[in-house]
Amino acid sequence: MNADRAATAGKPIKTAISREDGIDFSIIELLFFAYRDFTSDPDQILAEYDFGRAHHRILHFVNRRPGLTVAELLDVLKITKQSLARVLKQLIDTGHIVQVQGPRDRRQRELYPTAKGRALALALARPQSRRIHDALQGAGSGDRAVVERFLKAMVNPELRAQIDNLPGNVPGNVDGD
Amino acid sequence: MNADRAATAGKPIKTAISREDGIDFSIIELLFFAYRDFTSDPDQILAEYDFGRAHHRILHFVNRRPGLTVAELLDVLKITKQSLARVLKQLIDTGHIVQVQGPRDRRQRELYPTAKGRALALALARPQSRRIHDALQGAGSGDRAVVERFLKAMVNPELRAQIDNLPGNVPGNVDGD
DNA sequence: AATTTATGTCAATAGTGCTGACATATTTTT
DNA sequence: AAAAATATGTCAGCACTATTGACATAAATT
Repeated sequence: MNADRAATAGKPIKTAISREDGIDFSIIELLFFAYRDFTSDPDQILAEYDFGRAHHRILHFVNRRPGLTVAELLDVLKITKQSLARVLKQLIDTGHIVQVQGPRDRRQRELYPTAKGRALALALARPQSRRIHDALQGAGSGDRAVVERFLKAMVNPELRAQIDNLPGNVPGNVDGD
Repeated sequence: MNADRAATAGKPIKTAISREDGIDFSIIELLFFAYRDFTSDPDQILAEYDFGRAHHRILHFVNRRPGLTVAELLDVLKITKQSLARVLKQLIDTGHIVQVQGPRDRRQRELYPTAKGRALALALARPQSRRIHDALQGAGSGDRAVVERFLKAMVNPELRAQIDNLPGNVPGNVDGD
């Protein structure tokens, strides 16, 4: 029975995985830790409103692209309309976001932030921006561009155009041509 | 009633948030998009095993620090033991991880990957590493270090020591002193 | 008039996390 | 030796985010 269990379970490997197969564990781990702490700042504020990360993302993009339609929002977030529905409804009910009937196509619902929604979006972004600012303190002059270029290159190519459509983002070239 | 709704809801703001209050929206968004796509690669593989992201993280750190105890794993992941329990149990039941009674303290359970668990950890890391590699293609010689330094600086200071304890990570100094 | 599109909604399910409570074995303290 | 603390496990219930599938409505397009 002891032998049985050993046979099913397999023997323990005692050596650490490190750079076998040339795998870049340091950046993999750093992305995990960095992103976790990066999102922890707004999470604390959101908890006060009984909101979650999904509310943050919706609020963010509605503020970044006021008037975007439900379909456009779904496309940016890459979630289903059922996932969006509950969260968006809460944001509308609490007066953070308002819907306006599309002027051309009256089936569409354009989404706009209210003053309240704008204020919350800013409050959520502030600690994140501060963390980024602090992380870039003491970095060289070109380092910010290096980081931006790296992050953008990490995004699936077909989605990079979407990023350029956001205000204040210069359509920088990642491929280096 | 129409006026009522307007009063409750607030007026739509039509201007995009951009750099009010000096907020760094581009890097905030890039982190969101980059991390989402970065995690999508392993997610597809995990789905074949009916595993999720939690399995990946556990598997990853058990492979990176074979023999770590349950308490140490909880500390790295910053989750509760109840959250860990279900997922860890599945990984043990499927023969990816084995538990060994602690040699000094017999209350402890040292966690080790099996050959199966090692193989899966590598399979999951491979596409992520490739994505990172591709993103760094054409970057300058010092750019990799810049990215690493930035990501590490994004992590809460009290957790940076933990990162240095992982194999193959040189305890680089982020504060620049 | 028929079809497609944009949106909304109901129902069921999955994955991951949480808190609280309690149990067991083992080590440390008194 | 007895009491307290520690490491782990487990049960129960809950929350949030996401999914798929099905169906409904209004408006635009064919």
